[in-house]
Amino acid sequence: MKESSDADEVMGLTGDELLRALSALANPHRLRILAVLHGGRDYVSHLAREIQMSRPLLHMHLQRLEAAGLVVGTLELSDEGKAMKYYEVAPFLMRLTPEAIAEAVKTLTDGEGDGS
Amino acid sequence: MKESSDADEVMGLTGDELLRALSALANPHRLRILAVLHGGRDYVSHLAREIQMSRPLLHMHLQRLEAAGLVVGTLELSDEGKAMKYYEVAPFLMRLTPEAIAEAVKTLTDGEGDGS
DNA sequence: TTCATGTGTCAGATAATCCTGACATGTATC
DNA sequence: GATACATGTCAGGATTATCTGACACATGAA
Repeated sequence: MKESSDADEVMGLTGDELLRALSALANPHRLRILAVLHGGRDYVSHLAREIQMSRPLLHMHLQRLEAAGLVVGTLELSDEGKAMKYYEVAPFLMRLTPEAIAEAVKTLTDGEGDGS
Repeated sequence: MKESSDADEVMGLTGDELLRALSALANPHRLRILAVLHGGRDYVSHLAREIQMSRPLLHMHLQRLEAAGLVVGTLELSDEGKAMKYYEVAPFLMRLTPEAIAEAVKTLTDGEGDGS
């Protein structure tokens, strides 16, 4: 997501990265998840109970957010051997303007996104 | 979309409005449309040829953008009696941060958006 | 009238997203 | 072992979003 010292805008993000971030944000559940995590880190099972969402669904949304670089997940071991996956918001700043968008669009690929 | 003098962020937008704007932006075609229109206003048939998109499809995307307040359409009459619908980008500035999102989420409705 | 231009809309197919209910893995406790 | 809690994944259904190919209506010019 790129975190500069002062005022970064969308520059620094490729068109594809911008699109991925916007797609991740374009969902009420994911916005709520970000809002809750902004209040403090949490692990997925607890968070699922917190916001009354099925765990598999929450898992999917968190992956989408993490793929966009908006949250960061860390697998930790509790005092007991329990594996806990904690998520927290990744500090970000996106300054969306017509100019910034026009700039980012220059580096938008056709969609043949591979990656595997 | 709210256009203040200096630095407005997402505040001033309700959660629903923010979600609508993000959803409108979360599409490669619509980003491209914004980028092209940022270079100058245009009417839909011409724009459709420009970006090689079917007119009904472009029409739909433009409606989505207009509903989000990102573009403005004006129906004008050319010198001949032809009705031309010109679109232009509405100047906007969205400062997306975890804080701003958490703030906007407070005014997010459950989804029962009526309006008719 | 016919052709070329512009507008808008609609039904239906395709594609993507979202969501649920399993299932499998692991550890610690009763 | 059975229970409780954590993790991840998958198949399939339900719901949206996207897109195309018509259709409608206008105007001006040949």
